[in-house]
Amino acid sequence: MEDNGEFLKSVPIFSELDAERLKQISQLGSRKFYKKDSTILKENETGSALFVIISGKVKVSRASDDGKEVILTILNESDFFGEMAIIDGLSRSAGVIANEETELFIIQRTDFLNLLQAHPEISVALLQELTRRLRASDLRIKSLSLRDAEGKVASVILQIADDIGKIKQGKVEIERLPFQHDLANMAGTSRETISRTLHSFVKRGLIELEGTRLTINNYEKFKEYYH
Amino acid sequence: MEDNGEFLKSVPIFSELDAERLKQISQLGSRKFYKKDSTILKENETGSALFVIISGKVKVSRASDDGKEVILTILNESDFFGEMAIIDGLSRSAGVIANEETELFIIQRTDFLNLLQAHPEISVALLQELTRRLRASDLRIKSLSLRDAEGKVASVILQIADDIGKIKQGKVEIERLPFQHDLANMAGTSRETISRTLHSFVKRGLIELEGTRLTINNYEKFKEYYH
DNA sequence: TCTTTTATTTGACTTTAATCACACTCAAAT
DNA sequence: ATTTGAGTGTGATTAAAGTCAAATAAAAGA
Repeated sequence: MEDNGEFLKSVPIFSELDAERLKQISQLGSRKFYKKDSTILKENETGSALFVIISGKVKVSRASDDGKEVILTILNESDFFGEMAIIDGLSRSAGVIANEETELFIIQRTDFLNLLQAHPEISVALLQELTRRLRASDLRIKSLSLRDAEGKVASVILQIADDIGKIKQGKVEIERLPFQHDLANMAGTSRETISRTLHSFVKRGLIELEGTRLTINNYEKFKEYYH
Repeated sequence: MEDNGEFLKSVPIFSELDAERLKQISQLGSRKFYKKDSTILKENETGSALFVIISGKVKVSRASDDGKEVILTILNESDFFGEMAIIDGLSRSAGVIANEETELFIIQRTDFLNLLQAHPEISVALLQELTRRLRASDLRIKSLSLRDAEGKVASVILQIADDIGKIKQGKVEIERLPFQHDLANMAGTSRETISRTLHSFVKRGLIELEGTRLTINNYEKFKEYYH
């Protein structure tokens, strides 16, 4: 494949760089495919690299001893992960699994650190991204602490809508809603509660559900109630 | 007061700089006192500056419409806050209140951004600190999602112990435990549950309580069980 | 296509922790 | 020294959501 690093352009931390630079970077790392459900990173593992999602989707989660898991986030095309271990050298605080067939661009720690040195604008963009994630975490902590099950489910729906929702005639559509099992692990509730709550939302006309597509009928209203 | 910027030395993001530099920085900002319970920053406010705690203690929290609050964190001497609004220019995602008489060092956005430019090592240290906070947030999200009330209380105790606990003959002492009301807002439970759970820990010999001092009898064991 | 597995729905029951109500303790203020 | 009020302790009740179980639906494999 003629690799001009085009795919890096849409990655926030690299977006400021010119085409020439992107091409160089793309030659600095490697590409790798992961099958659906395969493990990309294990929790507590050491070693570090930065991973950029070229295509596909991954699930970042932490497991507890008794087998339960929390999904910290689901990342999509152009998102990246692995930066924390690079920055602080500690072991991975979460596991990463391919949620579907996924292609990653992988750049090793030292190479990435060199990049940071050479291009301070990457540092700035990285600070912005970490800040964005911290704000999201704060919101999540608030939701988990203060809201009842219904509120938590709504928060998760809104978060997913912000990530991958598409606006269609005033409504917001989530094409492929994650499994209820995963929604439960994102909301911190049980799978059954997800089912019941979604149907209650449908009954109240707040959302529509057909197969794997969820539509928020009045996004602003929904947000107002539940964010 | 002859201000040599000595207090900045123990602030992680400035610790790499030499005495001369610190002195300069200290003259770049101003100092301000806040009385106990006074508001330092309001949620949703705009405007930005970086705040360093010279002495005292502040409570960073978010409130919901119905009057409940989550305490995101309690910050102590040498901690700083306000960096998120500086980095992304968005409004404050949390409110900050002085938990006791507190003295702050305040440096304005543009001055801080200039500093970042001039001293890339500050950027790196800032990345490290944000990473540290993200890891802490992840842990908290896990605790809130997966643990029962007892586990949440234990997590909060451990977090406080990590922040301000002192090791004394193998035990870990928290001199001034926050009010139960605040612990509840940190753990995402009710005040009564905090009371009951702490006493259950005492009964089981895991901790000791005398007035405002809490001692974890076997820190490693406690951590193993509950982290 | 038919079968098997995986995901969802729904009801009944159980458990957990929130809420309510009030007593108690201790320190500060008058 | 007494009053006041904030913080804490504890039982009784209630509400919310987890768990269990079984039926249905949908998707994937043979």
